Amino acid sequence: MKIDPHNPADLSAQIAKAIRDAIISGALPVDERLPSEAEMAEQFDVSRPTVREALKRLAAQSLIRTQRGATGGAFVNRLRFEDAYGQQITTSTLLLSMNDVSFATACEARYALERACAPLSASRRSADHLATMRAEAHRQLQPGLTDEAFCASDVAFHRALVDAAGNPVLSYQLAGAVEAMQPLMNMITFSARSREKIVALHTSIADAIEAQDAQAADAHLAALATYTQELAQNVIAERQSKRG
Amino acid sequence: MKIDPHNPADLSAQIAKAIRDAIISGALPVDERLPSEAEMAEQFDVSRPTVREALKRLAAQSLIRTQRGATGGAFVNRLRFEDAYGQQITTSTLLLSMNDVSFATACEARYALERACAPLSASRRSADHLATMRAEAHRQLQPGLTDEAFCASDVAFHRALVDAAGNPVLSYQLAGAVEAMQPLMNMITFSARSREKIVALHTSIADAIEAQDAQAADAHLAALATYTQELAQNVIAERQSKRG
DNA sequence: AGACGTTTAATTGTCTGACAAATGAAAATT
DNA sequence: AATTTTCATTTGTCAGACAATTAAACGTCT
Repeated sequence: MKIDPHNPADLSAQIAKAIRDAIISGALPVDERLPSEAEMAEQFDVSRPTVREALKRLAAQSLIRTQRGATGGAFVNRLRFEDAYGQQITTSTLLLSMNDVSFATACEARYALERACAPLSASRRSADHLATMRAEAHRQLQPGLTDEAFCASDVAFHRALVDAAGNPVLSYQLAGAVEAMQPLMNMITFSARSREKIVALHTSIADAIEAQDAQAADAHLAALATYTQELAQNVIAERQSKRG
Repeated sequence: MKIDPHNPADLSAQIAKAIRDAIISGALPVDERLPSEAEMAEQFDVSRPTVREALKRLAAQSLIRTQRGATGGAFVNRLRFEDAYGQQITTSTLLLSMNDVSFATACEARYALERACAPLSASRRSADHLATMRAEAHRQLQPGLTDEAFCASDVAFHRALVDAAGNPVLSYQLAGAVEAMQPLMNMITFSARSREKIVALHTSIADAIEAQDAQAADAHLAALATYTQELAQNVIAERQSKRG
């Protein structure tokens, strides 16, 4: 674990990289305690604040956790799926908002991935996931629901669909795609009729998953993808006509 | 942008969160310059090192970039897909290695997602992506190739397949799933015959993509998924018989 | 001897003040 | 007008200090 002593800038980044590489390579196993900040400062021949900046970088990625006290220190953190969800969602959301990704592109990605999950969800769905899907579909019919709450429920429905596949890797990868769509979906105003149609499709999807009918689930998801795209296009068309 | 002054611990985490929320909400647009470290220290009523630790946390997530000099400072960074790839791959790799994710689970996720891409890749593939796929398939036939190099080429082939879909959101989401599989694939020893079979499937996939035959591409991908699982199971079975 | 409070040492979290390095803008010079 | 020099601003780094936390070691009392 060495750093370049000739480049006196970005020392904390170099130190962070050295430690990160050691973690990725397995040289530092989970729950291993790193040397104390003072020791590392001596090892790398830098000051303690510089070491601390490096540690904070790693903490931001959940690669380490710190504990105060006599037996405290920095420990290699077991990165859990739940911890990674948040980062994944944050990153995905910012990627979409900062790169002018079109609704069509994001929507296409999301439904392509969800349709990949559907067959697995159909074969493995638990009562729990089905109940969540039903509950969210029911919530979406409540008349007083704001558009934002409707979107949030939509996300919850689709996450339950994804989670029903029982594959944590899939759930993790799709968390970003599904949740990052929410800000984009929030731009759409849902009429009572469009809500009805969406909920009908949601119900059909839940029915298909319950019946373990992968083909039907895929077909309804495809229909939902098409309808969502239509809604978005109408919104865009309306805005353009207002401008013109 | 406020922090809790009553909790004197984790100040840098609180400050980082406040700034991160401001970025996500759009209150701080891309390329906006944050106040200088000294100013923020005064604003949040903390010392400069504490502010710096907060900024390093954000820098680790590529949310800001810093620049020295008179007109320097910390700027909200436009998060690019290329920047996010690296983080996504690191996180995915660690998730798999630290959570004892089985080869079967990871493999299932990867091929499910790739099959979701295949129809889009078939309809949109460019000459460039096709050339990459062909080149990698060809490389995989070289006799002197180490198992590691074979796996690396495999990853390159599949990334080209995914990128051919022309959807950056999909490419980003799948980068993690595809690349994180590499350490797991590296545990497999590929015989000459198994390599031949894999390359044959790769070639079939490339042919199907070139012919814009989504159904054929899907079928060959499914076959590849099955065969990869078989290979892994053989390795596992061999190890268990050695133990027993 | 054992249970319970006390001290103590180690470690992270934070603060203060300082200097070096980079960098663009302003001022001075040619 | 062009070029060089100076300068102010800002980040990067360092040194030393103290507060807060924590578990282990130690003492004390029953």
